Amino acid sequence: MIQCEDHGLCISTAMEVADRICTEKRLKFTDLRKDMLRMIWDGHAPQKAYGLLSKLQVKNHSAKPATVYRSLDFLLENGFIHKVKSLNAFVGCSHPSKHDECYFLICDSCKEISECCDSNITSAIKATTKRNQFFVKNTTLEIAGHCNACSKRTE
Amino acid sequence: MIQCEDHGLCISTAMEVADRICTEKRLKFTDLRKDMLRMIWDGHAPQKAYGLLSKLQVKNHSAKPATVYRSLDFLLENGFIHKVKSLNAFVGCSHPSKHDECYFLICDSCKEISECCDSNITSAIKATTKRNQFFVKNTTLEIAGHCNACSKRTE
DNA sequence: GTTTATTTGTTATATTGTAACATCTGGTAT
DNA sequence: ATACCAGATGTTACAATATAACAAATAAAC
Ligand SMILES: [Zn+2]
Ligand SMILES: [Zn+2]
Ligand SMILES: [Zn+2]
Ligand SMILES: [Zn+2]
Repeated sequence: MIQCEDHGLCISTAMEVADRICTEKRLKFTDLRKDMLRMIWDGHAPQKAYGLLSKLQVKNHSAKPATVYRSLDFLLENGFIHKVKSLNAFVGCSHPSKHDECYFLICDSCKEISECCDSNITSAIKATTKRNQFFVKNTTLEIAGHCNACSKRTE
Repeated sequence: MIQCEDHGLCISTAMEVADRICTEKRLKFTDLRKDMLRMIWDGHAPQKAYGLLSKLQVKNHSAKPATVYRSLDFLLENGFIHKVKSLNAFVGCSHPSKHDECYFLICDSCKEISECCDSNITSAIKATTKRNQFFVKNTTLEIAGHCNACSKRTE
């Protein structure tokens, strides 16, 4: 699944956006948090917490689960990453501060995740919740299957 | 959130439907599996695996995590229950064999879950996945918030 | 009745996530 | 400057969720 032409650009953009938002919101974008965000942006596949811990421990021998989960909490709270609930894993957000919620396409084969935020889905969900008189706080939409590239590959 | 007028009826219907499907499909609806399904249908709130284990151990002193997870696997595979991924919990399916996927409304306050399967949402998702040339295997849609009853209560 | 497949029992362990308290660090007020 | 404070990180311990592997029991098929 070709997600990007130049993944170095994905990473640097994500880092810059996060840096800018942290400056604006007077948040501390510490080295640890930067390292975590960069590691999560290693690719477009979701990263697992204990995998991130292992990578982190290469640089930072004293890293512990709490180290990782606290950084993840920070990154989640500020919208720099998302938690993929069906995988218990974490993925970078392509456009933090643009919206709270993301819809995901998750390729079971190449593991890559892409966002598929779409206003038609949003309005269909809104209509349903309104009909049910339900007040939405948070929506999780995770669509698993095969991306185009992978489905061609297996044919 | 009033989900049902007579929850005894929810339970007995769910048990009968499961029983019928098992007969049709030549599946073994053992006592353990019946107990598990009944426990999951204790209410309309999701049940956690280790909570079910505790309840199970009252009757079956030798029950272990594997006991529970194997039964859950059976019930999931055959569509009698769903896993709520955002909660790591399990909820009974109101209409097994009608569809593979369910959309859920999850009240953070009273914890009750209702299904909100809706063809408009389905077609909006289908349009998006088609546009992305993505081949869907499984869709997770979990909408958290407050049900009407609970949101009135807190006003 | 013996074989076979499925289910359940049992033990052990892997994976994911938090709680609680100590220490450090960088900014604020006196 | 220095005492203070808040936020971040270190550290230890543990809770919660889930699976692997193999043995024993049970039910189905022959
Ligand atoms: Zn990229
Ligand atoms: Zn793929
Ligand atoms: Zn009911
Ligand atoms: Zn409610």
